[in-house]
Amino acid sequence: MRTDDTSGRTAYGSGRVTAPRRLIASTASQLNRAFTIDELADAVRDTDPRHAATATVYRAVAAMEASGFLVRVGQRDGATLFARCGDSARHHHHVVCDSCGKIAHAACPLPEVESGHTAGFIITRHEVTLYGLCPACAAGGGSD
Amino acid sequence: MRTDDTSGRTAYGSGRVTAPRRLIASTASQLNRAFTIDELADAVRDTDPRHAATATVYRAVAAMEASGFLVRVGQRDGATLFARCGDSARHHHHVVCDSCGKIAHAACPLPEVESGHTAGFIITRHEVTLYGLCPACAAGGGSD
DNA sequence: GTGTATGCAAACTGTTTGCATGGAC
DNA sequence: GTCCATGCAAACAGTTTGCATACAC
Repeated sequence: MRTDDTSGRTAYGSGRVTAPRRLIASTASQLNRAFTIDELADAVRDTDPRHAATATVYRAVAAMEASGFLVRVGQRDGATLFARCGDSARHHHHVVCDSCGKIAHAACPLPEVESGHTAGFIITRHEVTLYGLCPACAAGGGSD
Repeated sequence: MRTDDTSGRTAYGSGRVTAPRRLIASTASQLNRAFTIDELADAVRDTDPRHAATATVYRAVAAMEASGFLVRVGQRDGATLFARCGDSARHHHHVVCDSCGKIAHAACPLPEVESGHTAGFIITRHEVTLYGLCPACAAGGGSD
């Protein structure tokens, strides 16, 4: 299936599409799992060592997050985990495989609490992240 | 009500109880809200400027988290938010007031997902944090 | 031609660690 | 007396920013 427009239009919205940005967006899509910025930068340099300084990747990721192309799905060792998520219209969360980084959608478990009340508090936002093992890693013993 | 043993025994479990640690635990309890380590360190130095170097506070907080005296309840500007939570026996989460930092318990909204399955994944752990406004801040317009 | 993205390096922030000293037990 | 906690400062990792140059539009 081909659900990602890696030309850059989808990834960066109204921002400019440059060679490094195209490569970064394409790499992020092809990773097909949750990744840290550092991992993404490594993968990009794997394709083209001349491109994508760390700062550029950070800025590109920020732009892609702003456009909804990427979402942050959790943390790992203090670093933010991002992932490509095509379904930005429907509110949901993500499950991250601790072993291979694969992600899946998870319905929001806060049907009534969402934008509602808890202990008298007015809830304005919430963060839900699930971690575990994907079917493949659960069956295979954890290796990728 | 006096629910906190600030002598240090409860806070540090089997660890040693020193003057700085006692002060740190006592201050953490008295804050009565979510705080970053930096805020806690400031509050401690407010009482005794000679005690509690940053590293000491970090180590004391780590010890108190290990003993269950403190729990991490979220993040703020990249820093970890901690809070005193006396109910470590029952699994639950917390609501943090974005305005004054006050916290309240929140029931875990993952009754079936918890230690269960989602999209074929085996869920091993989850993080849920709610942010909003406490009753006082919601009524008073947001000031503490 | 204008303005934004790049790349490099320095700066920043939250957090951790090494080491010699002091104090809890 | 032994071992852990302290304090200071340096080290560290992730992330952000300043600035001159290159390129998308």
